[in-house]
Amino acid sequence: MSPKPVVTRFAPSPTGYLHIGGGRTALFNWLYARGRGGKFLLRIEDTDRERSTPEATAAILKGLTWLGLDWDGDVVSQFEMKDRHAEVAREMLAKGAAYKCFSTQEEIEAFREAARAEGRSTLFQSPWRDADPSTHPDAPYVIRMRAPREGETVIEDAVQGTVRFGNDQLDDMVCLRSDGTPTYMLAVVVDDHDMGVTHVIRGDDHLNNAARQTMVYQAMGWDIPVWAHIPLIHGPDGKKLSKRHGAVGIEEYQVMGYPAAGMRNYLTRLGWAHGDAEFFTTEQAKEWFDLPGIGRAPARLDFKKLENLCGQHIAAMEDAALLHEILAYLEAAGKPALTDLQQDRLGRGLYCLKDRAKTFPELIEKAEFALASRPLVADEAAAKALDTVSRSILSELTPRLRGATWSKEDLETILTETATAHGLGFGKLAAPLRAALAGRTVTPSVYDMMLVLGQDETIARLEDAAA
RNA sequence: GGCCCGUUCGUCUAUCGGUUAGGACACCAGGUUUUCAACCUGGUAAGAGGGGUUCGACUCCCCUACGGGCUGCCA
Repeated sequence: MSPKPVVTRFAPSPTGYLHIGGGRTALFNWLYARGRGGKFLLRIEDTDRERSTPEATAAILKGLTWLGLDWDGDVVSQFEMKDRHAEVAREMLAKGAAYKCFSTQEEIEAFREAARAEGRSTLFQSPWRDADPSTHPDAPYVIRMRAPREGETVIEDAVQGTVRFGNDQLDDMVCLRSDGTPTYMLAVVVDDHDMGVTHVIRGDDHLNNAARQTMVYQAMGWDIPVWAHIPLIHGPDGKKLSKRHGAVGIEEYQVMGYPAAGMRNYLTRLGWAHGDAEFFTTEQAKEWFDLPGIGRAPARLDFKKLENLCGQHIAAMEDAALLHEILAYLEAAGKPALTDLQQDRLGRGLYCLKDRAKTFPELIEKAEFALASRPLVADEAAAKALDTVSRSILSELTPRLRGATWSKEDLETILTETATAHGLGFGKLAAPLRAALAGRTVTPSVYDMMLVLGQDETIARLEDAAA
């Protein structure tokens, strides 16, 4: 048992939608905390006032909510903590762990130009690092970290292992901008410390940053959290995620009709493994999820596998929860709301629909029989099944159906006898029946449709088709 | 350029010095069938390349190649 309770956080910057990679990072943090009775916090990294928007924040919250990731406490705005950040910067100044740098952007740029030209390191070396305060001009300045120039900074990463950085590779990063606002490098450390974050699980694009941030922890004498830098997700082509493939906002996946449980399962499994476990519940994921199980290589998105898992989750869901999520999907996708009758029929029909669909649109397509109202308009393929001969068989069928008890056994008897009487295989009879009942060729079994529709509606539809 | 990370079937991965390198998705063939989905049986398919270390390397070390990241008063 760990002495400290686990506290993780997800800290997106509100400069765009929450894409699938961010969603997975959030999910990993959530699973880790929730599986250990810890806390999962949410902090919006909005210190970049130029690029941060409230719309992006709203989209992120919406995406997390859809994914089913709940956070503890209020959402923290990093920007609102700016006074605290400045306070820490001044404290570092007082300790000699930081210094005022009066170099202008132009001077820094010139330094880099020259360094590049001479083939030296372009890491900026401020002339103010060791300047006597009495020489300080009355001009804007930034506060820079006084980073050690010798030795190395070592980070122990739960995913990447021990990673060493020569301190000559790390520059004196800016902690406080000349306008007094904090930079990300300072703000993350201060906030993570203040919020009591024990485990930092984030994209490995931050691996290098961890070394810099370690210096701040050390300067302030704070405990360093457990680092876990996870590989990024790539598109199906192995390239960085782009708009073309998968980099859309995570809520787009709801619009595409993937159930959240399937999404969680897939995302958890992407880059993490628990032996041969492929299909599992969120409860199991919470129980099993750990840091050593995370892989070190970037993983590609595979929609086929996503669909496969989603299909399994749809089949495994309770009818009530499934119906609820389907209704939410319809709304998110901008489809018309269902009437009470449609909801009722869909709900009662789920038992025979949910094991034949991988996504909600697919399920809805197969649920046409339950959603449509008379008179049905058969689609092209279905219309072909309703030829003259077939229609006459249907009209011959209805009187028998009127006398049926409407048990599955009874219906089976009637239909197989009818088929046999005409020297037909059951399939030959099922096709026009299916067309009459659903107006489609892709549906649940004809028996199930009859059961869901009930005797009156079934007979009415058959009469419509036979007419 | 410098620094850092990565590389097992098409894809996600298991393996944590000794396995006929396993599973899942996808794919192919056959079976079943009331359309779809599913299901059953079988099959194709992998350790980037080169050096070491070792009785023995996918596993450890080095080099190369190829990907990726960082190198901002962005996060």
